Amino acid sequence: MPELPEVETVRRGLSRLIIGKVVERETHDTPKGFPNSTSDVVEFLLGASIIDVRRRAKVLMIDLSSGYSLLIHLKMTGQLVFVGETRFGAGHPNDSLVNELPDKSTRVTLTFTDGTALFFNDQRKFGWVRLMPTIEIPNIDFMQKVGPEPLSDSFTAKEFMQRFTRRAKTNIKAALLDQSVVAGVGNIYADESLWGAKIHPSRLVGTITEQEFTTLFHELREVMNLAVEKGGSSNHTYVNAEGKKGSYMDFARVFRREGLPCPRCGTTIEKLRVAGRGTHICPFCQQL
DNA sequence: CACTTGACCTGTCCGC
DNA sequence: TGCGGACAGGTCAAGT
Repeated sequence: MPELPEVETVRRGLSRLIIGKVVERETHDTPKGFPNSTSDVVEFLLGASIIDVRRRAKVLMIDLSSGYSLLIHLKMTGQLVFVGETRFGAGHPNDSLVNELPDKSTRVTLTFTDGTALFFNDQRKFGWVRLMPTIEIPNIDFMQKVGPEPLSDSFTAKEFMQRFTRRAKTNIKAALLDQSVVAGVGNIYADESLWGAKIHPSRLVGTITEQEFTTLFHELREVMNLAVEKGGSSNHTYVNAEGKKGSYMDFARVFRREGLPCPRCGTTIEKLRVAGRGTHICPFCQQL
């Protein structure tokens, strides 16, 4: 799925495209993707207008005038694509990137009163959308447990390091991917930031020095800031709210670059398995 | 509690 | 061209 930079890119796009729109209709395929009752949909979604689009970690929140919000997790292959009237215009520049929607991966469709629509597409069906009172969002398990936003101005290297003490006996990659340690890190930016800090992903947290944590903190923020600036990373499924791909992968240093030279020392990049995930390293820069 | 592994799904790619 | 297996940007619920 989209990691923090991709979800943030979607949030920014939606913020520009859907705030002020009024929901006219909602359809979904199975209850798994949208578990709310029809009566809740009628009462709190239909006829409500969108007043804000927020993000916490990898979760999007679309706030409605009814006092309810849509919480959305894209997981591995979720997309939120807005389709305006121009979408199907002949020769429209996005026509080649997003085909006519809905398609077979569409799980939820929101239609607005002006005829535009928002599609939640999700090839692997891991993602979800649910409706809940806005005021209750901070009380849900996830919000209680999730770690700090890594790009927040108030987040410090010291706090970053302290968050890991609980996970001293696992490897640094598993700990980075743990959303309760730090929010929003996923497979791409874990590999990219560990390469930046010259830390092998299998190193146990307890063996990482204060200096290494400080470097990792700065590398993680740098790589995520760059990714947000580039509109995120795209594999074949990720697109932003306008159906466009992000360009961070053009700047990736190790992720999916096995067999290519390390941009720092020229050693061939290797792919291994750490924390059950495909993991990319420079075997010279990142030693155990 | 912390840690690891398999499960959840569909689609694609790679080797035989 | 077909088929099996591995794998894909993420969590969860189980097990130890």
